[in-house]
Amino acid sequence: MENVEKKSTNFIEEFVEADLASGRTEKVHTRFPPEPNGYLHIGHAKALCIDFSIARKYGGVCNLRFDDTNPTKEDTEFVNAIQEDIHWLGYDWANLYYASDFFPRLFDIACDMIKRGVAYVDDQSAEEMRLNRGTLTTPGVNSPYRDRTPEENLDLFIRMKNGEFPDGSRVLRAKIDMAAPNVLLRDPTMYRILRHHHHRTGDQWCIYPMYDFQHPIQDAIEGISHSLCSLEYEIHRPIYDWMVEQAGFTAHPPRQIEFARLNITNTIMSKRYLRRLVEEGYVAGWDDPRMPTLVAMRRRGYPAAAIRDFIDRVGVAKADSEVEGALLEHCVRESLGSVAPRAMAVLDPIKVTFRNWPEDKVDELPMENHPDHPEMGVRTLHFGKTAFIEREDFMEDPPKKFFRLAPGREVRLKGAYIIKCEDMVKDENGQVVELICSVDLDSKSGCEGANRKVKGTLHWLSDIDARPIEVRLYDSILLPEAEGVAEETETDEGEEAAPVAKDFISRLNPNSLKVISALAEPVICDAEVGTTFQFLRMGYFCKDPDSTAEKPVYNRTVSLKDSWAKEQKKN
RNA sequence: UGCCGAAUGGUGUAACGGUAACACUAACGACUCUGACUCGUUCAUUCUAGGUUCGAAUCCUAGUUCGGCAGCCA
Repeated sequence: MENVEKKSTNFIEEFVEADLASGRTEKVHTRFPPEPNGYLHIGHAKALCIDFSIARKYGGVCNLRFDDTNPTKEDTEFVNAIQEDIHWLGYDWANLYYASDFFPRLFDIACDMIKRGVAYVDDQSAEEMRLNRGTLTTPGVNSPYRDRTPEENLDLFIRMKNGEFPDGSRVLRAKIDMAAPNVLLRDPTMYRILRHHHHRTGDQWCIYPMYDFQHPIQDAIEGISHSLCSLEYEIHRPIYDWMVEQAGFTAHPPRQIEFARLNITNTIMSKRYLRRLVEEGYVAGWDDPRMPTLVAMRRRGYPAAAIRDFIDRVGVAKADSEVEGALLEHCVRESLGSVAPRAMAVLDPIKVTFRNWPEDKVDELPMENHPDHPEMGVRTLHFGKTAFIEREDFMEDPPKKFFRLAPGREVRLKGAYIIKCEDMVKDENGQVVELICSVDLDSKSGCEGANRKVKGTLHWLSDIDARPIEVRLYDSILLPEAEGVAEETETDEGEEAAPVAKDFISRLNPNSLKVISALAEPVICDAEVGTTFQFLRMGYFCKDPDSTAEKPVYNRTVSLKDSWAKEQKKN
């Protein structure tokens, strides 16, 4: 059998295959339906990848549709950003639609439903409606306006549309069942009166359709075969099916399938919370590299392929779950590992002087750009009388398994020579400020004498090549739950729970951003914005748009795995 | 106390009645001019209790636990 799928089919694909087999579905047609009221985050990426990949897998297509039915929250800024993010992730839509394009059609369908007696205009206030809806355990009661004639309803609805009534004074409701055990079925609202400038239709409309009416019907209009969404819409499915049927789309009705949304440890994806981080200045903006938004991840240097791979590995299921952030980091490292050129930067430099190196002698050393890809070529670095190494690569009094530099010990400087620490210079506080080393002149990389083994190899930079850069080191923006402030205290029954975001603010990691001055070699400084390097032994770093010619800025995309650091933590 | 869902290792998914697989994490070891990469090894009787069956993670029954639902948000 050719074309054997490596991954097993998930439960959504099983539905799709069954629908294809039964003839319910002729052609697979999905849609990604964001509301343009914020930036896309990694959670959206899951939905998006599923929508597009299912369509692709079964030879169908996927639409992008903006569910812009609530003008109070939406903006063109988000419409544009969302399109950019989707393209960046590597997807393209078959059709671009806006719910607002369909307002006239939706209105007509609502009128039809009124005429057929399955929708009515309700004059109750929001408060009255709430009261009459009943509770989770008690049935609701019918609205006094529920039995208006279709003629009266139609007249009222048209007048609603024409702006004869004030905001909130009336709604159009579906006539389903006020005693339904599923409270959402107790005559859901289809239209509300709302005077607010819409980013696309301007002030043309003063009534706007609700999700429960608009979404299923628009799916049907677009010819969507499978409407994939997250678990919280599960209880809406009866309404979904009801609407599709009442609107007369009975030939090949779309099927709504729900899956669990993505959760990642120490990562909050709620828009309310993200907006708070931005608006209250906890981060620099939606694209602050600490944010879980796609713009932020892009800026931080996460490759789109890594995100796609991550989503793929996370899988699809109906059970709520929380994925470890380590998996995302693994995907990022894996995708960067074979393609990112290597270069050297010293983040916390300490000066090294080579005692036996001739004052004016400068060696030109070829340095490989990638150990596994010789075709990526070499660049030249210089080796002279003084250099810098990482401060943490030297210890005056090293513990047992430390095989870096220490008094009397030898290490290799990557691509250069083996050096030995002979002495050190301290300041008045006893801090080591300079190391005096000797160079084994026969140990130059590639030479005969280079064959002897030393335990450690360090990255380094000669004072000739070292140039200043700014480096931004990121850590999780949220502390692990255990380290955060205690859970909210128990409140008496009936009290409102504290707003979600409040608790998360107390878990903010004060050290999520560390800005440091570092030294880097010229290729790093001269690279274009967006270029990613592996700073040898330090991690992957991506050049930030904040860079200037004088001051390159690099974001640490992700660190390298570090078994030495782990070793130390144990002690 | 209503309705709708979901429960498989530390984490996420798989196994579609035939004896628990893959990935991440972790631990240990090998290799290494990146303590990276790579390569080995190790880590679960599938929420509980009954039942059906030659055989159950899969089917049935009863529990338990967790999540969602009472916007004129999506």
